[in-house]
Amino acid sequence: MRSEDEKNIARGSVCECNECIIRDLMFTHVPSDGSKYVCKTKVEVHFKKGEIIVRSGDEIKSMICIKEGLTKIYRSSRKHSDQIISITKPFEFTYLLSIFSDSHYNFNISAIENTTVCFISLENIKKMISENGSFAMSLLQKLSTATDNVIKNFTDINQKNLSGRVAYILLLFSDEIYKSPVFNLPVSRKEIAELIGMTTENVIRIMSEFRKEGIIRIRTREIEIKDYQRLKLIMDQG
Amino acid sequence: MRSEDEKNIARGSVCECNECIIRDLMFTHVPSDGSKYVCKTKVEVHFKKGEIIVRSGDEIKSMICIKEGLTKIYRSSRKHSDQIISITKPFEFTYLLSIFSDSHYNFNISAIENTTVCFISLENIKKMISENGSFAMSLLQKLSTATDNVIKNFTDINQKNLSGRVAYILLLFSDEIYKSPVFNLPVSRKEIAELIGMTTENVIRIMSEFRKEGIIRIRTREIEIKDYQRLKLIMDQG
DNA sequence: AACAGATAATGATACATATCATATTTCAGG
DNA sequence: CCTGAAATATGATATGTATCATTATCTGTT
Repeated sequence: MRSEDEKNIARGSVCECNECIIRDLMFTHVPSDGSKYVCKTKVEVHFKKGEIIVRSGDEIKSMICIKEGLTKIYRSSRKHSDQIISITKPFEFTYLLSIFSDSHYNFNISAIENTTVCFISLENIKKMISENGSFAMSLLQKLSTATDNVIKNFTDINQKNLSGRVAYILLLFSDEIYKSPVFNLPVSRKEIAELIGMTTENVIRIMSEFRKEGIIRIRTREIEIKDYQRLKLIMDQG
Repeated sequence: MRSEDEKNIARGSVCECNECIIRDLMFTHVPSDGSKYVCKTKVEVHFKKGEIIVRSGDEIKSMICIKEGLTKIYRSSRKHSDQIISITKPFEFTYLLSIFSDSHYNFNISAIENTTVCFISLENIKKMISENGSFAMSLLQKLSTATDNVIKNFTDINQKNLSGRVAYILLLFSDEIYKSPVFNLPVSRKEIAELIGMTTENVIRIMSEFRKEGIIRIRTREIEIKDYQRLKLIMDQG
C-alpha cells in the first residue's frame, strides 16, 4: 500500500511558489542550481477543509510547507479526545523538527481551512543539509524558532485559567492569523477546546460570557473583538 | 558586565570527556582534526545542587552538555511559581534547539544535583554546522528527538489526573534516570509540582496515598517503588 | 423547503483540584 | 546539641472545571 505522502505527491503538480522558505533559503545559500534537489520534487496539493494531510504512523517522506490556508497538528489518544499541538499558517512548516527525529509521523495533520500545501522531498532536503552547511544552519534556525514557540505556548496556556485561555486563542486568531478584529473562526468550539485543553461546553460558556460583557460579538463562527484591551487583560491575568 | 557564560567558562578547565555527544559526532563526521573548533573551547564546570547555570536573558554563547548530575530547565513567571520544562540527564544538551532560535536565553537552567556540565562554544558549533553538513544532519537528528520528547511529555502529562501525574514522575525517576526501584528524589515536592503542573500540597497528599496503599515507601527524599505494576496502571489510567 | 445530524448554547450538578490553616518533621548553621 | 527556617504532612473548605441533560441553532443534503 502506498503511503499518504506518495498518494499526495501523485495528486500534485510542480510548485513554483516564490515566498517559499525553502526556495528563499536556497536562493540565499545555494549558488547556482539550487533547483537541482528541491524544485524538481516540490509538488503542490490542495486539501479541502477537514481533510487529513498526514496520519500518525505514516512514513515521513516530505517536508510540508503551507502555501495557503491553515492546518492543525494533533495527537489522537484512545480514550480522550484529540489534543491539538499547534496551528500552522502559510509559509510555515507543519511538522517542525520532528521530521528529523523519526521515520514515521507521531502526530496527525489536517486542514482546518481549504489549504494548499507544498510537499518537498525530505530525502533531498537531507541531502541539501549534508552538502550545504549554511543552508543547514538557516533551516535549523527557522525550525527551532517554530519549535520554541510551540513549547512557549504550552507553558503559557497551562498557567492560565479557562477565561485566560479563551482570550488567548481569540487574540491568537485576531492578531497572529487574520490580523483583523473581525474574523471567521476556522475551528469549531470543540477544536478550540482541544487546542487549549478544556471542555467544549466551557469554551462555549466563556465565549458567551465575553459576549454578555460586550467584549466580543458572536455570530456563530464570525467573531468580532469589540474590547481588545479588556480581552488582553483577561488573557494576561488568567 | 560579563555574561553568566563567560563567568562560567572562566571557572572551567579543558574537558576531555569521552562519552560526549559532540565528540562522538565529530569522531563520526569530522575526518581528521575535529578538535580544531570544539575541543579547544570545551570547558568543564561544576555546579553544586541548587546553583543556577544560566539565567533567562543571558546571552547564549555555549551549548551546554551535562556530563554528570541532573539539571532542570524552567520558566519563572511573575505571579505564579516556576514551571519546569524538562529535566536533563548526563550526555544530553540542556537547552535543546532553542540555542539556534534566539541570541538570549528564554529559560533558566539550574542544577538539581551536584552537576558537571560542559560548555562548548556555540560559535564554533555553528561553524562546524556550516562547514560540515553530515555533522549538521546528525546533530539535528539528536536535538530534534529531544525536543520531540519534551512536546510529547507535555501532552501526556496534560491529559492525566493528579494521581497519574505523580505516578508518571515517580516512574520517570525510577526507570529513566536512576534505573532503580529505590532512589533519592533530587527535587522537592514543590519542584515536582512545578514539573507536572499541580500544587505542592497535592503532590504530597497523593504520595502519601500511594504510601498508605503500599505502592511506594517514603522516607522523606528516599523513595522505593514497591508495587511497580500498580503504579504503572495508575499512570496509564490517569 | 424540509429534514437530519452536527454544532452551539445554557443550566444543574458532581467532581477534581486549589487554597487556607495548622501541625510535624527535617536539616543547615550557629 | 540547639534553634529556626524550610520542607513535609494532613485536614477543612472553597473554587474551578467537567459532566450530564436539554434545547436551540446552524449547515448541508435531498
